Amino acid sequence: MFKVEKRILAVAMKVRILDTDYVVEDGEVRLRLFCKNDQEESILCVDEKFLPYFYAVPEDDVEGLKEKVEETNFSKDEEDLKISETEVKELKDNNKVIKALKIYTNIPASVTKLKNEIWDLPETKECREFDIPFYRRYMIDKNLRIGETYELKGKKQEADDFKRKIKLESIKQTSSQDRTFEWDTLAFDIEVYQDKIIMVSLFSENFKKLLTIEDIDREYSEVFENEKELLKEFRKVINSQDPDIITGYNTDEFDFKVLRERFEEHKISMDIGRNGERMKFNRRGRFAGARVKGRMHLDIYPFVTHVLAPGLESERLDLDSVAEELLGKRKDQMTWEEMKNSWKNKEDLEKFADYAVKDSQLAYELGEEIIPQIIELSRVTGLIPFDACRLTYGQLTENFLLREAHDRNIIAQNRPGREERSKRQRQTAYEGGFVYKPEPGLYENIATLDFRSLYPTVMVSHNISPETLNLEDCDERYKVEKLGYDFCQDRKGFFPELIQELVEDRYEIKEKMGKEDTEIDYNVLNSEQKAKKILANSFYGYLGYEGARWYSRECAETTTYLGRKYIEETIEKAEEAGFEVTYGDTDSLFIRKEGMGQKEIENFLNKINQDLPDFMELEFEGLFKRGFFTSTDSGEGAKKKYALIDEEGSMKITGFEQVRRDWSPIAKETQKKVLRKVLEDNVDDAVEITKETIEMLKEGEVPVEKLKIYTTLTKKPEEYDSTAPHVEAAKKAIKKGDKIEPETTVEYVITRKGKTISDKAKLVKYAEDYDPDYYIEKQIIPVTLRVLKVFGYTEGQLKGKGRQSGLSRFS
DNA sequence: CTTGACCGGGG
DNA sequence: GTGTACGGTCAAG
Repeated sequence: MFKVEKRILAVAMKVRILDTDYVVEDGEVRLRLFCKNDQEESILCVDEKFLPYFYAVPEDDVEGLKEKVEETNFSKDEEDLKISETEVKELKDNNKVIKALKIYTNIPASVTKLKNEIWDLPETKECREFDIPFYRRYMIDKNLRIGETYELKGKKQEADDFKRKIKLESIKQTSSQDRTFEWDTLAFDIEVYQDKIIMVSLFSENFKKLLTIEDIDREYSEVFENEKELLKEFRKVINSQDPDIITGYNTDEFDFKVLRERFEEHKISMDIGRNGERMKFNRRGRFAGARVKGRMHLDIYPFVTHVLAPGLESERLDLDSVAEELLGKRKDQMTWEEMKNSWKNKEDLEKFADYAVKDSQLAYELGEEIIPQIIELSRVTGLIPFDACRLTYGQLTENFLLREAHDRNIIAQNRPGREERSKRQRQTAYEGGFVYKPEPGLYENIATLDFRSLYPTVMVSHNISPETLNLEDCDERYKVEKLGYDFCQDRKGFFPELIQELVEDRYEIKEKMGKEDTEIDYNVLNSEQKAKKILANSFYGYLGYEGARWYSRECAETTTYLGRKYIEETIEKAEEAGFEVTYGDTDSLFIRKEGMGQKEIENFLNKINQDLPDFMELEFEGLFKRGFFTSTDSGEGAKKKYALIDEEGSMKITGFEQVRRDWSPIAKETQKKVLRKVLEDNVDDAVEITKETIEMLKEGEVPVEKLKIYTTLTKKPEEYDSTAPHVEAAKKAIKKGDKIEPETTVEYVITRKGKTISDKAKLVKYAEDYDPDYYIEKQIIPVTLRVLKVFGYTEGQLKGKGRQSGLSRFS
């Protein structure tokens, strides 16, 4: 006989998590996991059993503290602070084992208050781990990660906020991990005119739409009566498309901010969360992240600035530049002026619409490249992707450390207060990397070598870690005489252990990548190895970062000291082997020799690597046909400013002005052309190009686009204390009746009229002429002379052929 | 040389 | 939100 139950309550399923948060209901905390099951259904899973806690470290007697805490009734502002439970724990603290009292309370908000009360007790030495956000605490303690699959058991609950809701009983990782699944991703972008939203473009794998309020002849465009109707449709699209990931470029600081304003203005609520919740901003210091519950809103821009920027060539981090570098694709070229005119005059709206759609498409494609990296970084650090894409290097590292510390039964250090931070900041800087000063000039046939992950490998090789430093009790020490520090070698330190694991994992992954043939696996693995590289490289910086819990100036100082030692020794050995060293910086050196070939370089590398500690390695980076090194004003070799060219003619330029936005295009272009000519061993042509450019400037033949310099005004022009060209240019435009709001990018030109540079600065549209002298003296001469003075050229020679100055008017 | 103001991305 | 967290450049002092 079958026994049929009316309702089956118990459920078990395989899920992946995509977002977590908590709510407080009836004075009790409920941790929520937003999941998807293997049927791609959204599930809300609620854990009512996990309690917030922190630690109190006793002055001496932990049992005494326990008794005191248990018998006291704590309260703050007439609010009872409940202690749910206490427990004595043995934990590793630095190189010791201590006893600490683990104190549980009922709701997260009580932790801060209770911590203050308990820290005030005479029996308490200090409190620890009281500032870890509750959802992160949960993820750490339960060892949960986004991007992995879990087996969960629980009971089905009826709920009006979520279709499938489960009261959690247990959750554990599934024995086999499936990492080939994809998240539904939707990119969007808004266009604004006079503070109102005129277009919203949305793009995903199988969806492409432009919501707008003008009739535009495009099949993907849909027209609405007004902004309010458009916004309602935006909300509808998000909810019907129901994406796991919402992405875009600078959506925290722009799109979602504007959207919130406009939704408020029309008194409609932006409920686009999976449980019907509204979009809310999570403030974190200087920035606010737009949080959409149950989905991952991943803004690409902060991740680019915090994590990817150091590895990018481009100095500018706008969508156009980043997409060009990472995807080889650019935005449609349309200026802000053109967009405004198009909308104002209702001309070429199709072009504007195409531009808008292309923007969200580009954000989507950039997301395809970057989001896997964010997800993997989230998986490795154990943070939710929402955090992983917004936190800085130091914070990412710290969250990784918190999790790894927890796994090793290590109690976390406290974050430094204001006082401590500024004290750390005031300490005199320690010496950084070694830079070998080049002899200015042009060189043929240069090989570049570098130490693979110099600082991480130095830390592993010498067991550099805060808890191995200057121990009283230690058998074998690595002594750094010069600095007066020693590092215990008896057992592996916390930091070296983590670095070694990450580096070795990376090798393994890279090996696997060579074997795997499905594209998805390759991409996941590639993202994972990138994430591990990012982390492994972050520890040195972290140890010297004043906001770090595990701050250790001594460790950071020793790491750079040993880095210098190794590079200097290598330079010496290169010279002994008959190479000429032309340049070196921190972890790299440039060497050359008459008739030098691949083989000879390899032999040298092998010799060096034999003498290096196990974990360290000097690698071949590239062979260049020529290299150019410039000089400082005093004629000595300049550090960190050089250009290389390879056999194929591709240039690698470091440190020169040509990448920076505050130089006019004409100056940047000319410098690049001059560098190329020099690297082609054609200094005469380089000089000729300079002279020609100067002539063109004098004759007024240079178009305004090549002369404009741009900067963004972040406040109203009159609110600035200091004078700066872009501010003055804006002020003049206001006098002419222009309305210039904060946040506008001003494009200005230096004109003839006026005394100072600021006097002369005018907005492009009001500039009737330009000051050839300024562009020659302050732009062209400095950037070209930076290169050509090495060959004995002077300012006078470059200005040469003194012809009469023309009118320099824009025709 | 040190200090303080300013900017970034988006339209 | 178990909050209140950047980093680099440039002109002025």
